[in-house]
Amino acid sequence: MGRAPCCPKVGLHRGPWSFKEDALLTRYIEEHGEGNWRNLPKMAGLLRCGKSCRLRWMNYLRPDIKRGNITPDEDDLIVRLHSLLGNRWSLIAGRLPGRTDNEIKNYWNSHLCKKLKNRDREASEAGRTPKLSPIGSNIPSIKVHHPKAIRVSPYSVMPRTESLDSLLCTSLSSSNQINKLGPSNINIDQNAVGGGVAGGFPGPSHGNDDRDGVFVPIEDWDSEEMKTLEELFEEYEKLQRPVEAGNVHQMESFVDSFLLI
DNA sequence: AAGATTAGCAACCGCATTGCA
DNA sequence: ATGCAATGCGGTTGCTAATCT
Repeated sequence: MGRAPCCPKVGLHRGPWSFKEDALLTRYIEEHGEGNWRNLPKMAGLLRCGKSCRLRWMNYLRPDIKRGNITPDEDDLIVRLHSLLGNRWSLIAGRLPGRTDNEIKNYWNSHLCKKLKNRDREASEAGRTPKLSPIGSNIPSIKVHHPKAIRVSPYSVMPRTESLDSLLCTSLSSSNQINKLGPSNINIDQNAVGGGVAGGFPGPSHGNDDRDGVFVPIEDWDSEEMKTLEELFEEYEKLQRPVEAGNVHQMESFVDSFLLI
């Protein structure tokens, strides 16, 4: 016996959304807000599965969404975050305002993956080991890890710091989590996070696989790993500030840091 | 010009997690 | 404490357009 489907699919539309369906969904959500996805299609007059409505709204119709034209900076950040976080697309997307996990995942699979493979290949042909080591920082060459996908709360996986807070605000601003928690309530109990389901993080260098329920509590994180992540966010934050004359070189170094050393 | 192949991306699916009764 | 519905996530599929042969 398999799991029951999220809804009876009989008689429901599938495949690409029409302009009319988009309009119906947008209008309904503008009037009634997000949520109650299961009943939403019925209420909005849509012959779609609730899940499908949610996906459409989250990935394409939401007003705060940027689409296409991923900038070199965003591109760089995706590569760096991916090497630190693995395939945690929603976490990565949370650091890129206006971008969705689906877009980043697709972008990674179609562009970046290929780009990095080519780089690896070129490097091995040249007899060198590829490294992702930002110039001007002491970040060691980054280990790529591919943990099994797990659901993590963005506000519970990393210790709180000032720069992290600002990033959290960005990542939560478009979700209803911010409403539930309130920005001032986002606080992490360093002593408590280790025991909860999402309170730890499959450690990058600890044979990560959550199937045994083995999580590495944050307090057990390698301090270098923690520092690396923090430094990366700070570095990106700096780059997000208006590029002043003197900043141009910094920006170039950031980009250059992806070139093989 | 036509068929084959590849690239890009929207959408679907199954499972995990959360929240509530 | 438990069960269930709702929601969120990442992996995968499948369609379309672009490019190649």
